[in-house]
Amino acid sequence: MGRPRKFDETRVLTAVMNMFWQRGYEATSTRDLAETTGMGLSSLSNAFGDKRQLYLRALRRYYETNTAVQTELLEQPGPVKDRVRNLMVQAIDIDLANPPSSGCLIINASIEMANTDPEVAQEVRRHFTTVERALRAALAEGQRSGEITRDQDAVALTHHVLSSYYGLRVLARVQPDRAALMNVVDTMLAKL
Amino acid sequence: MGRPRKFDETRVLTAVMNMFWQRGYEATSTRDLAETTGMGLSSLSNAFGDKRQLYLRALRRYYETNTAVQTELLEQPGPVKDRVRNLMVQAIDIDLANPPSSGCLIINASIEMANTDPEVAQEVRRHFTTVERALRAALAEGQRSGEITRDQDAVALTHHVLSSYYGLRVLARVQPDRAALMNVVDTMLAKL
DNA sequence: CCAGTTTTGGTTCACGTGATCTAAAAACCG
DNA sequence: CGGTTTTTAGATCACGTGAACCAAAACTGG
Repeated sequence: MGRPRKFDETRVLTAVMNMFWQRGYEATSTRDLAETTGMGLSSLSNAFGDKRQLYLRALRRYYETNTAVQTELLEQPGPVKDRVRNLMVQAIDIDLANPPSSGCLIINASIEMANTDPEVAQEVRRHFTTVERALRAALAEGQRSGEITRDQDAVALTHHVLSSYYGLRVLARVQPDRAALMNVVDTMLAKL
Repeated sequence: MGRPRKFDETRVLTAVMNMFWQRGYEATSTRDLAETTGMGLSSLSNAFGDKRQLYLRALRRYYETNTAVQTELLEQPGPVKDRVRNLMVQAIDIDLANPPSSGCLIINASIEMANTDPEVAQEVRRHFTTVERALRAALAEGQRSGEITRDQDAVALTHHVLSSYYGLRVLARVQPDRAALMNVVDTMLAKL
């Protein structure tokens, strides 16, 4: 009934997510966002709200895309160790890409904003919880089938694997040696 | 020969480091820094250079203080596993402190700036390299004494432990449960 | 005392920033 | 056509920002 929108919401949110991912919240200006989306400042603001709300939308977009991919990798059929391995290989692929990657948007957000913005903290927690749940389900399945050690319960084991996974993402920034990173993965998996 | 300085360099750099650590580079203004140090804008600038140079000085201050503590923990006499454990317990203590901690300045810097600023990247690398070296020396010692498995060489083992260590720092942000984190540490150590 | 040097304490400059405002465009309906 | 609504396209506002500028203070040496 009013003028139709000229932009595609998904495409815009993806562009916004990518820019926040690459630059972080503070170093990204609303004019940067307008430019990367090809929209005017007020159009962006009218459609999505202020800068912070755009950021929250970007985090939710990440949840729909990257978080979903991560949980899917864990939910595939097949040996659990292969699934966990796939999760980690995917992270290594991203982190060693050229041009240099910006790691994981959620980790970045947890560092930059989660301490001061409760709603960002909530989006961060949602992502982590989702991945953790998928991983725990997979590991529990592996324990039931005997593929994976029953030394500890699935919850503790999940934390253990998560710590390796997140550490891998940090390590990839300073040790961009694929063989070394893959070795970390394989060592960890061999001990499950 | 000119007017004497009124500030204590170490105290100022520590205050600057703490503020950058808490807020990140972009979200910290030069006026914030002036206020936290009790110095005027031009005094700060005349003494230390522009904002970016202050940041580099903060990273170096971190190296002299926190990085040094980390390597000392690894270089202490006594069982190697205890030393590694001490390193991780220290991290957990920091990360679970109240008010909420800002994690590790170097990890934060690697995410916020190391992709775009070569000199920051260099300071980041220096920190990581120093900790890695100390850890490798400790692990190699543990292998020689038979305390630690010889399944893999010390370099690969170092990467493995580092990935757990850095992951622990990320995990602590979203899973602030001391027992769970300690369990990750003890599980990892038990498998060395 | 004066000149020179360094530091301090403010002030100001030239932009950049997030957000607001305004008018026109693009649609629909009666 | 006029009225209404939503969106677009610019422009502008009120601050905030990093850094430069200026004068006075505090020291040394001749």
